[in-house]
Amino acid sequence: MESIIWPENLLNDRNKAIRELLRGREFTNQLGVMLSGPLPADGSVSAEDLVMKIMGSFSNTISILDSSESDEVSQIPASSRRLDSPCRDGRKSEDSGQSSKTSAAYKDRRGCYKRRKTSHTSIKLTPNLIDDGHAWRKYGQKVILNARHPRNYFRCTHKFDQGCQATKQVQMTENEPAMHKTTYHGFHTCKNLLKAPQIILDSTHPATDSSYLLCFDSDRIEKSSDRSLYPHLAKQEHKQNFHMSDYHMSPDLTTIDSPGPMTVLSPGSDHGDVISSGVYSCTASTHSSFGMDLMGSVDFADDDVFQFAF
DNA sequence: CGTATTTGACCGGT
DNA sequence: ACCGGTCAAATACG
Repeated sequence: MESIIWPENLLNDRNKAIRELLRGREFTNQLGVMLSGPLPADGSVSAEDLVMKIMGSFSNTISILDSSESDEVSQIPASSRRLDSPCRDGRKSEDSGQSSKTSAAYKDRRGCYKRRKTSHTSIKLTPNLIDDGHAWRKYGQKVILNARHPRNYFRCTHKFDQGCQATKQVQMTENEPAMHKTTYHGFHTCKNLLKAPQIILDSTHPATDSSYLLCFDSDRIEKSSDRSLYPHLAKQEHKQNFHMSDYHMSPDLTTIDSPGPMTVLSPGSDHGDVISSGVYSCTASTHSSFGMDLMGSVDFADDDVFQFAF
């Protein structure tokens, strides 16, 4: 008797589907950058919102297909799986004072959660904490090796009632002035946007002379199968590849009204082109009153930390 | 009293 | 074995 779980043709179809979705997501991303020019007259439904929804749909489908590959448990929705999982309780160590690491209750937790697979990520560096308009629930904090500040872990509040898979990590950077580095994983699929994103002003934070708020969209291309879709990425170290879009800035750090996308144009490149270190000309187009042209340089500093100097 | 945060243990990838 | 991401009981909060 055979034990074929994924017949070869099904596996091929699955890979084809993922490839197509990756293509579609990339095209949507490029469309989003292109749409940053003309904006809708009224604030009905912005093109960016639509693009973000489409991107979210693609990303979620990809991750669903991706995680079903070697994991049959994931076919059960995450929200319902938790409830009757054998690992949801039976773990207690501090009140009795005795170690229970060898008890059977611990072993039952094995395999009760999956680690996040590669999903869309974007990184923001901000001098202040940002209220991005979504409801987040903190679920962890870790001391990171060789980092002075701990990393904080957040998930969407509506992970369980709406199955929203968005998460973010927030960590203070080492360099001076200290910045809040926020890494977003995945897209929100919940429909509970509270308000427009805004900077949370910290009264203890001195009004800085430098004024910038950064957002880099980074699509990490790590699988070799994905690389064929991004031939221009294959030549470089993946950590140096960033799509720049969804780029917000505020001239004085006190307001950021209706942030819109900012397009980065490097000489001789198209919208959404992959950039690397160098000097780039930026054109900002936002809903707000300030539309500006900026010159800046992009430096890729130590792992994942990059700066944009004006 | 329901919801959010804290915090140490567990787990999986490397 | 180590490190970082996640879980969940205890605790804090409104």
